[in-house]
Amino acid sequence: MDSATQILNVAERRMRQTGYNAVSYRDIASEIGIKSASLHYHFPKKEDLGIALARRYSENFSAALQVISVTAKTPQDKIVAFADIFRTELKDHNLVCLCAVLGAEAAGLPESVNREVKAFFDINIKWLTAQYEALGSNNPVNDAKVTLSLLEGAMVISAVNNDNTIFDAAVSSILKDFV
Amino acid sequence: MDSATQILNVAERRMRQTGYNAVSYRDIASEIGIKSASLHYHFPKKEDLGIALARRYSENFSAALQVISVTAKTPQDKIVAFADIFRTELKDHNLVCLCAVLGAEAAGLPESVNREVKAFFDINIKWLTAQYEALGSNNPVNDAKVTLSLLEGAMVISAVNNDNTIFDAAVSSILKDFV
DNA sequence: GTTAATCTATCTAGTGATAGGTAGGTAGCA
DNA sequence: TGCTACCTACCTATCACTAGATAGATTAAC
Repeated sequence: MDSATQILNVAERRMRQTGYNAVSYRDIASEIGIKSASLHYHFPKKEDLGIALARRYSENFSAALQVISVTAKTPQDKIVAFADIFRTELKDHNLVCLCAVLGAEAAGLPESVNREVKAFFDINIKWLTAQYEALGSNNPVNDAKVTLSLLEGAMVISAVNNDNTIFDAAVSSILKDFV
Repeated sequence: MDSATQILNVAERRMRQTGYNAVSYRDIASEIGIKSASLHYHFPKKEDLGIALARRYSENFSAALQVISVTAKTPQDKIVAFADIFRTELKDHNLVCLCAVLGAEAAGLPESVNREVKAFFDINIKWLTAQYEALGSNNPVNDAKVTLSLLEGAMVISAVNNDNTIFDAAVSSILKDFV
């Protein structure tokens, strides 16, 4: 595998577990089996790595949303499929959304990284808004904000407690609103 | 003011902005006007500071919940008052719940700190469960988990975007369920 | 086809800054 | 006298980051 991709993979997993500041170039490099100086060849500054990480995460997410838009039929199905993206990684690897973690540290991160995090939330709120519009919601933007907040918060609390019933409760509450 | 209290105040504010790892003894000390070595007199290890911080936060929160239990009349009012605790600090100082921030970094924190964070979530879920029970909910525990997740997530997204309409959307959604 | 030049991805070695933490001393107060 | 709350001075480890070298692959020139 491409070195840059390996670096991004390791860095993403570690940041989603411990946050931006707890992740060091040395740790990433040693896990991959190269020297930390080599990381700087691919991502000169940590800020560059942070930007690349958040951007790739957004792009992958957008791609998944496009797939859902095609594969899932009803808006309800699409929203459930949306929640399932988070659910899978939470259940399988106890991983929280990268942007929830970076968002929690926002005031200590480079503004350039924060811009990418904001963009991620924007994309998701827009996509969810479209689904709630299709559902005939009175206030689709509000509903989108609520759904995203709920899932992001539930991931954090679930991960801390290693108890996915909190995330499941969040999903069940979203489903309930469809009835 | 008591030095230990000053330290806790500064550390709490900083950690709620930037996370555990971005906060240093030197920064806290220089803001207060003492030397970093003096911080170690009060909190020998950073872990001790983290524990004290999360514990104090929980205790203050519990005290506020007890006040609400007396002052607010209906369960609805109590849940709204609960949300208002978060809302005030978010609006006035763009501060996110300490335990949401620490929770996002959980895998990189001492287990002793994580225990306090878990305890905070437990306390809040229990208190909210009691309110939803009083409201005659079919699944009060689920409702409690949902409300807490929603508020915690909304705080993070609101703080990143410096846009409280996300938190307001969360509160409006909680109110809606009372109708 | 061979040679020369260039590019890629890594390395060793080291920088200055900062991290958490410690030892030992001291001024003021009970 | 002993305790509290601070100090100076320092330690070791680690941080992000840089300079300069090198091996190997690729490209261009003849």
